[in-house]
Amino acid sequence: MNIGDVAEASGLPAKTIRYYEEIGFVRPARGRNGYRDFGENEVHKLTFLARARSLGFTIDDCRALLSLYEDRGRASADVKTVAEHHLRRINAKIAELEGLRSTLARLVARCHGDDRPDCPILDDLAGPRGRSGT
Amino acid sequence: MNIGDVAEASGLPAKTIRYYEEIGFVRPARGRNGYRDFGENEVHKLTFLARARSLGFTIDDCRALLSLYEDRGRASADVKTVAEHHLRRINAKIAELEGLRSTLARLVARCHGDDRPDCPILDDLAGPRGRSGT
DNA sequence: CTTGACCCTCCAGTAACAGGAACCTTTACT
DNA sequence: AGTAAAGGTTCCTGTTACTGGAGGGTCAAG
Repeated sequence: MNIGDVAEASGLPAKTIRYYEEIGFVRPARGRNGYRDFGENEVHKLTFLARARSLGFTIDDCRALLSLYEDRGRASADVKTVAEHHLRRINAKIAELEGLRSTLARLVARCHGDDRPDCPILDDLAGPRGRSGT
Repeated sequence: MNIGDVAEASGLPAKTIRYYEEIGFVRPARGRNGYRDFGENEVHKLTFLARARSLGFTIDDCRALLSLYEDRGRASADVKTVAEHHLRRINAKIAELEGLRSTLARLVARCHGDDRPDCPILDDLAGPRGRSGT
C-alpha cells in the first residue's frame, strides 16, 4: 500500500505519516522505486495512533499506549494509568481556561464597546494605576 | 532600572523581557557597560504585557492591545473586538476539551485497571476491529 | 584582589507537524 | 513515443512563546 492510500485509510495526512516514521512509530518496507510500502499491520498501527492523537494523547503517551497495545501480557492498570494522567491534564486545562473565561467575560461585559476611548479592559490590563486613584 | 529589577517589578522572567525586546515590544536604553536601562514607561508596558499574557492573549493580540493602549484616540469597540475574539477561542477550546474529557472518562470508567490484559481503552483505540467480532 | 551576583550575546531545543522547493515515478492518453 | 497529471521522494524552513545553557564581561563588597 502506498502512502496516499494509507493516508486515506488511517485518516492521517501523508506528511504526518512520514513524520511518524521519522520518530519510529512505523517502519514501512520500500519498493525498488523508493516508495514506502505499508503492510496491514502498519496501517492498523497508524489508525490506532490517529485515534489516540484525536483524544489528545501526546506523542509520548502514544508511544506508551502503542507498546502496551502490542504487549499481549500487559496489565490494563498500566493503560488506565496513562489515560487517567491524561484526564487530569485535561481537567487542569479546562479549569485554567474557565478561570480565564470568567475574568475575560466580566471585562468584556463591562466594556461599552463604542467609539469612545474609555475602556475597562485596558484599564484592567494596565493594572492598579489605571483603576484606583493611587 | 536594570533588567533584574524590572523582572521583579513586572513579574516577567529576565529571559522573557529580552525576548520582548527582540520582538519589538520595548526598546530600553543602554548604559555604556551594555546593560539595558529601563524607564518607568517600559516597566509599565511590560507589566501590561504580563497581565495580558496571563489572560491568555497571544503575542499578536498583545501587539494590538498595546497599540490601542497607547492610542489616546482609540475606540473601546476595537479593544472589545480583540477580547471577544479571544473569548470565543477560549470557549471553543473548552468545548473541545470537554468533548475529550467525556470520551476519556467513559473509557477510564470501563477499564477495570487490574493486572489482566483485557482493556476497553485499547479496544477503543484499536477501532471497530477490536470491539465487534467482524 | 577575589568572590559572587548581575549582566551580555548567541545557539539549541521545545510539540507536532505543515508548507514548499526541487526532483523522480507511474499512469493515462494522444 | 511523447507528455502531462498525479503521486511519490528528500530536505529545509516556519510555527508559539519562550527556556536552558555556554562562554564571557561588569559591578559592589570585603
